[in-house]
Order: sequence, then C-alpha cells, then structure tokens
Amino acid sequence: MHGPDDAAEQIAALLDGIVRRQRRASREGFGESVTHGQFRVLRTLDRADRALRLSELAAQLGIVPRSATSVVDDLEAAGLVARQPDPHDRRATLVDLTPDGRQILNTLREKRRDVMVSQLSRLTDAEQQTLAHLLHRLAED
Amino acid sequence: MHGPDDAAEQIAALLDGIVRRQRRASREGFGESVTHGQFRVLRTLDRADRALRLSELAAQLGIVPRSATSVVDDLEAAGLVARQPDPHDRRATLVDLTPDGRQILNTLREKRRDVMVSQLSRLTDAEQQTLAHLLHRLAED
DNA sequence: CAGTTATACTGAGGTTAACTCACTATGAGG
DNA sequence: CCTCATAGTGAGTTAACCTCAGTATAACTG
Repeated sequence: MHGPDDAAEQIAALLDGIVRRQRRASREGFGESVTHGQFRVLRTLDRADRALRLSELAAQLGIVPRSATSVVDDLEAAGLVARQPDPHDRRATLVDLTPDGRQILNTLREKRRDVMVSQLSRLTDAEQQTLAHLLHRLAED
Repeated sequence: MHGPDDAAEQIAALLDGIVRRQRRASREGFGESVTHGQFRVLRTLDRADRALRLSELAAQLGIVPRSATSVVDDLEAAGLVARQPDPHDRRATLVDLTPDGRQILNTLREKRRDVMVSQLSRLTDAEQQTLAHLLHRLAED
C-alpha cells in the first residue's frame, strides 16, 4: 500500500515541493508589485489575446467567478486591467489588459523565467523538453 | 523574450496547473477530516519515523516555526499528533504521531494516491519513472 | 557564576487565494 | 408577460502562510 517506491505518492510530493519553492521565489522576485494570483490573470488575458468576460476568465483560471471579481478589482485599481461593459450582453463585463498591464507582465515574466531557469539548469535541454512534454500530457483536461 | 517555446515559462505554468488541480482533488477527497497542510505534517512525521522538534518539523516542511505551531495545535486537538517536552532541552517540544494519526495518514495516503493515479494513468509506467526521475533532480536542494 | 546572547516556542495580528451564500440586473423561452 | 437562467458582486469564511514581539530556557564568556 505504501511501498518504498510508490510512484504516484512520490510524484505528488515532488510536484508539491517544487511548486512551493518556485512560488516562494516568485513572490520574492515580484516584490510588492503583483501577487501570484494577479500574475495568473495577466498571463491568461495575454494568452487569450482579447478581452475576456469575467466568467470566462474565471473558467480559464480554474476558480469561481466570485474569486475572479476580487482579483480583477485589485488589478483594475492598479491600472493593469480595464473593465468594459459587454456590448452584446449588459449583464457581462469584459476584462482586458491595459498597456501598463502588458508591460508589467513582460517584466514579471522575465523575473519568473530567471527563477525557473536557475532551477531548471540542472536539467539538459533535452531533459527539459521531455519534462515539458510529460507535464503537458498530465495537464491535459 | 517571450518566445513561442520558452521551456521555463511553460514548465512553470504546467507545474502550477497540475498542482492546483491535484490539490483541489485532494481537498475533496479528504473531506472534513484533514487539510492539506495537516496531511503534510503527518506525512513528514511518518517519514522521519521518530518524534521531531517543532522547529525540525517546520524546517522539513519549509515553513517558519510559528506556522508549524498552528498546524500542530489543530492536529493535537484532533488527537492525531501529541506534544511531549524534550527531556534534553526544556525549551523544546517534541511532536509525534499518535496511533490515530498514523491510521488516518494511511487512509488519506490511499485516497490521495487514487487521485494521483487517475491523473498519472495517462502516462505509461516508463514515462512515470522518467517523470519521477526528472522531478527528483529538480527538487534536489 | 553573573550577565549577555542565542534558541525554542507561542500570542497577536496580517495577507493571499481561495470558497459559499444571497442579492441585483439582465437576458431568453414558453 | 412571467418564469427561469445567467452575469456579476456584497458579505462573510477558511487555509496556509507570514512577521513581530514576548517569555522561557540554554550556552557562552569574561
């Protein structure tokens, strides 16, 4: 049941530890500017490459809409995203990056990349590719 | 800067997403019994196979001692761990699993394993081994 | 061996990132 | 038109962390 090399148990713990450490490093790197949750919103909007409804955004983040509201509130207050009413549905609001938001996203991306790179440098390029591939398959919905 | 196949950026996002989903699944699986943080404490004590000082425990969890105090408080109230004074140092307290704690840990482990297994089943055994290996190298301190 | 310094834990209080439940405004279908 | 569903938000809660300050004990040092 809990044999010495239970791959599942082990992989779970490893993933957990790696993300924990990575998250802490990002937090330090990001400083006061933007939290991890806010970063995720910026990244998602950038990837979508268009304004998203709040509910769409929430779905892509894997959180409930109410939670997205709060993150967007903070980002909007900081001027990194903007809300506009959806012209086709007056219940909905569209959220999009502002130029400031886009710019900050890029600088944060680099910081985060640096953090990641320093950890990843233990692996060869080929190994990184393999890892990315495997994780991709794991992450598929 | 943010090229199409920035492996680091991609791997970071994938890890994050996988852990997020896995964590949610565990939470649902664990139900009311024990939180993820509490589970980590139980697992750590079990792996140590002896009573740990609170500060040792914190170090192994990668959290500050004050945070460990709170988790241990809750686990102690639930009867899953026990505090005893360290006979060699009256400042210190030793924390250890109770029989109840050990038992719950095992059932939770299986639940968690089940969650993980269902995600991992997308990979062959060989791929799982490769993944575990790569993650292990990433996780090294 | 008295005095300083360091270590071990905990009280008080804060932050982030989630959650639920209940409400309002709007759209859509019979 | 009336009902029912959907979109967002106010209010309040939780988990898992954090820092800062305080108390008790140990260890060192002159």
